[in-house]
Amino acid sequence: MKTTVPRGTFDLLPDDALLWAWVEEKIRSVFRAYGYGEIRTPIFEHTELFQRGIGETTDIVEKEMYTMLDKGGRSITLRPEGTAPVVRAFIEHKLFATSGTGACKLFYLGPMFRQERPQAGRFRQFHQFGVEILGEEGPMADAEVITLAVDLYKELGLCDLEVHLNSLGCPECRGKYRQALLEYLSADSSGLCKSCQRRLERNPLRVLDCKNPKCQELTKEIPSIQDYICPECHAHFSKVCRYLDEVGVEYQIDSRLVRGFDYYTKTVFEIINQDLGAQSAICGGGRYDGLVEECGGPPTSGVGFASGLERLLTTLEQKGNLPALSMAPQVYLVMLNEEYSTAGYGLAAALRRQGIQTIVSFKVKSLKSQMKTADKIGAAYTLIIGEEEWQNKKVTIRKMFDSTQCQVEWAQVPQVLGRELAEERRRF
RNA sequence: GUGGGCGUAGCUCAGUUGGUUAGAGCGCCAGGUUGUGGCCCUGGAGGCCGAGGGUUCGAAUCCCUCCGUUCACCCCA
Repeated sequence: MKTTVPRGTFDLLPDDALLWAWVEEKIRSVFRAYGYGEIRTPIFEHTELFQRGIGETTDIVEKEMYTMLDKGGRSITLRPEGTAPVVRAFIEHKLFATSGTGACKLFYLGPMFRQERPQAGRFRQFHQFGVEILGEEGPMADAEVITLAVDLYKELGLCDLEVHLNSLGCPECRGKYRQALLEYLSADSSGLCKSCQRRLERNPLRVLDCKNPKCQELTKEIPSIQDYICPECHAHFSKVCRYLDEVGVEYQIDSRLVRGFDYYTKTVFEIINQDLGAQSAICGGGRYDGLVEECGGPPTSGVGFASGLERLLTTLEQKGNLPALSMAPQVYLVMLNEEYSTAGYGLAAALRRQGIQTIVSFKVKSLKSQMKTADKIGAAYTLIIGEEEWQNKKVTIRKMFDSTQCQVEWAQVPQVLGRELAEERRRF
């Protein structure tokens, strides 16, 4: 039997799980402060949802989905991204009909699945959190999700991330630009790299953000999308910029920024950490005004972003912004004879019920050995019950930090410890 | 799916032109006189050298295949 995790997945061991829980809590509290409600959708959906939503010709749908037939012969797929499921729930529960409450603002956080070759910052089961605003077409919504992302990273101590911003225009101007791009590139496509040759047919916009230096050189003088978007899209975009200026969110307009999903319209953006390696985007998003309708709902505009939790945590670690969290208990209870283990177990339970983190030594070993364990796990206090204590109905309380200790009546232990720990909290 | 790097103790890694019983540091366990952790000292446990095949008198070392892992491409968080 294989005793390893499947490729591209990993176990979160207790120390790391503490950090994950910490960052998840931060994320949730910032989202709630902005008025977004959490939504938890299933981890799998009907396959058609993603085929329709993300686009049949995208790489995700073509080759990266975990798709299987269930026992009823239905095709289901492990969700590769979060937006389509949120849109599905929005339609299913008719959240557009909750009149008088304004736009629907939702956030999610959880695992996503894509069958790709793993590399730095890329996994087969990975975690994303993100927000969606459904039912608001104005540019303030675009600005809000970008500001929200930036504020969230700031809250976590990340200030030097780059925001890249662009507009793809509405389907009309996008189509015109696509045509212009095709004409420009088809004139002399021989110098482009192999993958760009392919892109030219499937998704010409993608040629713009090819990393190959030769392609970059060849497309240097390429027409900018900014010159092709209609006055309405242009006005929308400049309003987004003005909102961001107003709240001091710095950004760079990157007319080469194109995103992979078919559903994006108008505003698109990415937030980059340059030190992350090849997968530098920790956040990506934009507007998707046609998606709800495409999925069978009423015409509803939408805008949102998704951010990768693994990449965020890597960034936080790089910048030294992770807190020092530990599983160290407040109390470690040591007993020197099996005889008092029942009573000792009761004492530990009493401490725990009082909210004092307590670990009991399961085995009776030498005092020295048990003290070593107490030290190793970082207990603040060690309680010792030995022959002498047992005879006198007392317990020794040893403070590990300064090696001071005292003996206390059995019944007094919870209060004494409670007082000590409260005092310590006050001091630090 | 394609290409490169790497697989030796729980972890990080040495291991010479192929040559006896494969090492170190850290960690772990037990001791250093009666019931006290950290520092120090002593001892101990722990390895199908990723797997399989081949070359050779002899392979951790050379060759092949597979597996795993990692980085990159494609694409994305």
